[in-house]
Amino acid sequence: MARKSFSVVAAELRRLIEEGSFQRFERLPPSRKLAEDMGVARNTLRDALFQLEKEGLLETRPGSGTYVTAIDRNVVPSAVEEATPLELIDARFALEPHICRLCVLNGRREDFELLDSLCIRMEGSVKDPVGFAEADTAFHRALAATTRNALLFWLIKQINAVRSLDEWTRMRHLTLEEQIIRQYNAQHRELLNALRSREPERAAVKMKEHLETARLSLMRAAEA
Amino acid sequence: MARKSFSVVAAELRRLIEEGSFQRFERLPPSRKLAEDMGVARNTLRDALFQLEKEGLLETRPGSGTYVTAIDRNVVPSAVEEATPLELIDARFALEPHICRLCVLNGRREDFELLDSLCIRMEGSVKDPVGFAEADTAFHRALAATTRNALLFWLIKQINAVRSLDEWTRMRHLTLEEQIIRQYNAQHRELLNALRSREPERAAVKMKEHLETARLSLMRAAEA
DNA sequence: TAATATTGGAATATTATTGGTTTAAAAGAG
DNA sequence: CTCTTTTAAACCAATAATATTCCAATATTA
Repeated sequence: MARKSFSVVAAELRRLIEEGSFQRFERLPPSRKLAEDMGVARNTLRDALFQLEKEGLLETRPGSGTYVTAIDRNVVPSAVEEATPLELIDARFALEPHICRLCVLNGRREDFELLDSLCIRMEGSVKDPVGFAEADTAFHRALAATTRNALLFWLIKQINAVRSLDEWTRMRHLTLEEQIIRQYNAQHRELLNALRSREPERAAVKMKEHLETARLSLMRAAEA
Repeated sequence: MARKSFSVVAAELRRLIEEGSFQRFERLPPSRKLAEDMGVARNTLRDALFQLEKEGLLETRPGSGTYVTAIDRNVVPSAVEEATPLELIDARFALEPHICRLCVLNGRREDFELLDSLCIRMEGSVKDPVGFAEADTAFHRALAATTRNALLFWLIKQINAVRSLDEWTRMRHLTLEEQIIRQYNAQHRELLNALRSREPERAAVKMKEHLETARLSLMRAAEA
């Protein structure tokens, strides 16, 4: 039988962890036993463990054992596509206020003019939830673009691609009464004003208020 | 003709690689076996491998094996691959402080114990920049996992996959003097303490201070 | 608290595997 | 027939995997 190289062993272990044979925080069998079980020398096993440690899946404590630190459902899209609306809004809470700060630093006049025109479009859609939602997405996208940070823009793009966004948007449409749209519009305006007057912290605060409103209306929709 | 010439073999191999039968960084079967599988002499196979090596698809390491170096199908998003170190740190500025707030909300005892053991590992690596950097990455990853938000965890994982991270890490190694490592360790401790005493805003502030330190040392490295 | 067992870490020498090279015979093309 | 290419086999050097041993950190127990 051909000998297993350490990368093969690493792949086997990765699969075991992903499939749930070992839970998070659980201690793996001692390296001697694990090596024997996998039909490989302890050295080779250790090389494999070391690689998984570098990947952040394991943590080994000398004298104690090796523990699972994170479970990485390796099917990349699943984490993103299966995100819940609440996970999504928490991610936006993390990203967007700081994006507003960066907009103040890097925004140019033409950026603000684009944001302005999107505000106008939203303000003309108080009775058209679908049209409003489209313009709203474009607005937040334009904010990310204004940072001039390709990585942040990509991250926002990924978030917008979340599958449950459809579901979420559907929920929003249910609750997007004229009154709420007006409230959103007022918040977008305040935000844009803060950006134009170059007040990073005020812009961040306005974004947080906006996201808090969105979260509330989402939770109200979830209850109904 | 009865026998396959080496260029025919090369074409077959090229097709196999482009079709994904062999992944990037994967080791091909040993030349003896591969030759047998393709019904060809090892010499002929070697000529084929040599041609593919000239094309930049393969890399062979004597005594070790032949590895796939590049695959034409461009799977990795360029925006992520080509992010600059400064874009990267701005993205972390956006994400990580809020991640700390969520850690306070969702962290459990075992999460904090894991973070604690990573701190200990970092504190034992003041004279080992490479080991420190690895533990540091694991620490920030564990923070993301503690939020229990799969989307945020995925975002952090993507950020850690940025190619320029390598370059950045190299830069860090240049500037990771013992003194700076000690400063980072103190900041990590303060952060963990804030998490444990359930103070979200203090934790976020500590993270911002930490990132600011990182940015400063990065810019100092860029100047030099 | 102290002794003991268990765990991971590390160094060593040995064995197996792998690619690299050479040589000569066989097969095909012109 | 002659020349080139492929095949086949043997051998070398580099590397990886193994087996063994001892050490250090930690956990357990008396």
